[in-house]
Amino acid sequence: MLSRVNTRVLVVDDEAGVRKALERGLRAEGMDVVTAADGPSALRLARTGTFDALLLDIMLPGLSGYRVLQRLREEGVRTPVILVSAKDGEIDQADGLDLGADGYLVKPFSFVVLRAQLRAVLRRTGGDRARGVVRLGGLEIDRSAREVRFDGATVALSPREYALLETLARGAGTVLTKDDLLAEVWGDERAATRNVVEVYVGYLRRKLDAVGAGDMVRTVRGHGYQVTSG
Amino acid sequence: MLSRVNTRVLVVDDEAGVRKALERGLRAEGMDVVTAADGPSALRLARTGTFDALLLDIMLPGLSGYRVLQRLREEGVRTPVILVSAKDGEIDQADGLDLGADGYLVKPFSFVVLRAQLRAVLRRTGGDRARGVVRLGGLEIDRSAREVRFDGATVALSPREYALLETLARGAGTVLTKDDLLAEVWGDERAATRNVVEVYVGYLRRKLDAVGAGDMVRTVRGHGYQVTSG
DNA sequence: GACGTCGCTGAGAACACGCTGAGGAATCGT
DNA sequence: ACGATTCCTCAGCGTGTTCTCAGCGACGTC
Repeated sequence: MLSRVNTRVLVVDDEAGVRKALERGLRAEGMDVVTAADGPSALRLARTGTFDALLLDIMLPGLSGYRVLQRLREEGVRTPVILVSAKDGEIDQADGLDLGADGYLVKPFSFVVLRAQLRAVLRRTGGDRARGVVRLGGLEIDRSAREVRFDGATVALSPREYALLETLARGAGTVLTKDDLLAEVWGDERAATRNVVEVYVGYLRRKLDAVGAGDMVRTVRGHGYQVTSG
Repeated sequence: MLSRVNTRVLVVDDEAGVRKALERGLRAEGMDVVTAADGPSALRLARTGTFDALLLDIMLPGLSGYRVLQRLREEGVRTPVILVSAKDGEIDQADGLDLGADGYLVKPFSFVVLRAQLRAVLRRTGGDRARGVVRLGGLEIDRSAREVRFDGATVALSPREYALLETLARGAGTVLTKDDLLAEVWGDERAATRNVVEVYVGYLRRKLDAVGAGDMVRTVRGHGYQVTSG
């Protein structure tokens, strides 16, 4: 159990201080944290569907937290969202929850409450690990239909191949070692050799190649594999 | 959506005035409301599992809201619960959410916020167990008449076959594993093997085939089954 | 340029998965 | 009581999938 794939949280706030504080706190809880400072970049990051939860401030430059949430839901992204508002406006609360938010916090909030809300939200979406759509470049992984498409063309994958691709895509951008992948995809049992990962990456590449996405899975020699949006 | 069964909400509060107000308000929303004034009776009512949501005050005579919630979860009752507290104690919120609450309100709260939380909670749990007709492509499932048609032709199904098809259709677009289906259609108590699902999918397909809908139930090897409109 | 390490791939054996026909037990309707 | 219906188990078959192995090429280092 070296570097497990942790819970991934996206923190969106325009104040750098708040971002830093939340990032540090959540990391201490053992979560992977990614931050964004404005609406558009929050939307861009969130729509990849690779997060387990979003912490979304309402007051944002570019695109309000409301709009970000609204857009995400429209696009079928069902990642749990906790809205954060600066002042206790009741109407705001109502609107936010109706838009599909899963929780609500009013500044200033204590870290204890934040952690509790996060846990509640994660418990609900449970081992399910969010049933939305993962998008990466032209690649689409529909987790509820268990279907993979690239530029519209569906790619038929075996269960193992699918699990591997999903795991790689969920860690989008980061390099996953073969041991990481063995633990995540093959389970904690030491039943399989490392070579099986290479074999299955090969299978994946061949099938992705057939639809023009051959170079999505990149080898990082000596370290592992990585999927990129290019 | 013909003969809809209303959403049933259990309201628990020791103050008669609060109970009355909430009852009137929620009824106006078209919900069925049952009230309880103390912990033990709340527990007795809630454990029947016939409610779509619980509105649970924390300060209660006999048994605190916490304990009621705790007991329910221990007993496997997963009805969504919104906790109501008299004062804004942070620790309370944290504890409550960790105990398995689905929402949290602080008195005094506006009805708008309450309604929003309720809706959010109901949306999540799919409290939308609408009766009526499910349509999928040429397929029609009349749930009140327990009748299935395809392009006008009725399909005679046994109870099990019907339950299976209905469950599959309700999850339209998503892949349901055999274990999902066993739990939903056969019930948790059953010690049925997974093969029975395969057998019944076979029965279904044969009957649907006879009216030209043979390819509606798709096998996703290694994952489960899925009904598609195509 | 030689060597060891690392990653890729084709072949093939073992296995798991899903489908089906047969049949037994229980229940229902007449 | 009788057949019809329903529910479920079982065993067998075909096929897809998983995984190991061995060989080979690519890469980096000295």
